[in-house]
Amino acid sequence: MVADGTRIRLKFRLVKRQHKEAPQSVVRETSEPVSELTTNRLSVYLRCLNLLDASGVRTVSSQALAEQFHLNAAQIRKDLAYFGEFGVRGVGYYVKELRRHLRQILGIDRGVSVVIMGAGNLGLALADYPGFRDEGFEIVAMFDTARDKVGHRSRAGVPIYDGRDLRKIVRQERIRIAVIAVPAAAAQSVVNTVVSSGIKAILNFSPGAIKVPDGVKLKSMDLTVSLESLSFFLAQGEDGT
Amino acid sequence: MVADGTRIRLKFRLVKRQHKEAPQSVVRETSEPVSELTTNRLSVYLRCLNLLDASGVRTVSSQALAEQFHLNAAQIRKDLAYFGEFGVRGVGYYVKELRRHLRQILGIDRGVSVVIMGAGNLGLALADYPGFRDEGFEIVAMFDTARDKVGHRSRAGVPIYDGRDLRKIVRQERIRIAVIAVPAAAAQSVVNTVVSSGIKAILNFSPGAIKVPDGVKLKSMDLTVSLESLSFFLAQGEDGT
DNA sequence: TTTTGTGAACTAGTTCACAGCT
DNA sequence: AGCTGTGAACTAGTTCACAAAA
Repeated sequence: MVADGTRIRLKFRLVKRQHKEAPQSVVRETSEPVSELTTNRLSVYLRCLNLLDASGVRTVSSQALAEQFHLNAAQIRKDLAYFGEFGVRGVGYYVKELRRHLRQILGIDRGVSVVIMGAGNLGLALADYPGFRDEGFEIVAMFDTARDKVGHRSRAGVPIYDGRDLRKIVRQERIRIAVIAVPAAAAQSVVNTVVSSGIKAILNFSPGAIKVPDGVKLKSMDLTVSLESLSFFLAQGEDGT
Repeated sequence: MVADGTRIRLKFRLVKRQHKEAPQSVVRETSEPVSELTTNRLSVYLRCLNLLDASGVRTVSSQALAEQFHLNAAQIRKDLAYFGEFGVRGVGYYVKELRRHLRQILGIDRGVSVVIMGAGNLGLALADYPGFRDEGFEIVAMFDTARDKVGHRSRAGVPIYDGRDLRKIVRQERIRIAVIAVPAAAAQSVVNTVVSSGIKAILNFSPGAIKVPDGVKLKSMDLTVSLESLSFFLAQGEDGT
């Protein structure tokens, strides 16, 4: 299940950065492969920078960042260097500037519209999860098939529509990402509907194998796999290691 | 954040398996490192076997398993071979038997008791998530500090206790795993409490860097990181790739 | 001097390919 | 003949270590 392994070839179209005396940092032309491990870390770095920015820190070296958040300094530098020369030798990185760059690279600088499929416990919880809106995601709508749910809203006000309205809303609201929070049995068919509505990125919370066509990115968070992984750890520790 | 990289050295204490004429498969003595990628896959294999078993399939080859669920046959064999010689050459694996072995390896063959910290939207949703109980996990209790929540139950009946009762319940109910579903700001301090109550495995849903002492396994599911990773994928596809 | 950006070295993880068992 | 278990080959990912920039 989930063989994934998607790789992205980057088209560097980063804007030329202006230094004081405008020595203009290199604009990359090369296509480079970026692994998902790297993009996940970019997201982590962004969270670190948010924290630093909030506490008034202006510049930070890869070393300092690594120590404070338990990362590896060389890896931070390498990850960032894929996307441009954001640092200043002898100084480090300007927090605000790097933060801005990361938001742009991650594509969240202009807001991303999201829908949630399934207005059950999990769907409703995700709809009102405050962390999303904070980072530039907007949960625009939820979809369900249950009559008694359609027409209502989540506590925070996310409206619940009939699944048949998906296509329309996706087009109207320029939805970019769908979150799958339906029972396992319905998951594949809901994913199919989502894909056919034109959505290209899916965050899946249902367990098991989901297939998507090429060009569609599926990311699965399998809660059972996670718990079982922890259970394995405990089972190993048990007999006197 | 989350430098993780925990590795487990296995103590093989697998029972000798009985063949027809009892040629007794090798009992491993070697300590081998097993990565989390491997344990995650074991969990995936288990789910596949559940499906096969439910549809009455008796034996399956690594090849067949790989094709049906989009995995790699050699990897399945290698993953399983870490833990013993479960296959029969010329035949494949006996579904029920392998399923039983995997459940034992993952430590879920006798049920695992779990608590959830935080009875907010997410905590309540996780408490009633049906996938957990199906696989041998029991959500025994939730903990919260809000007066109006303590004393109540989730819809499915999981009781909500005051955070101060954690230690007592962990001991009484032999809790093995804690799930963290509290706001980001409270996460580290709740994790500290959980650790001091003797829990050794934690599934964390709050964003950001959480520290745990050695010997405690922390697994984080960062929802924002996942969405941002999808957003990155979209941002790359955008400009004419 | 400090710190980046990066080739080179290393480590981890995956896949191949085949000897050997049933 | 069919399929496992596994060393060897390969690929991906991380960390080191240092030249070059500020």
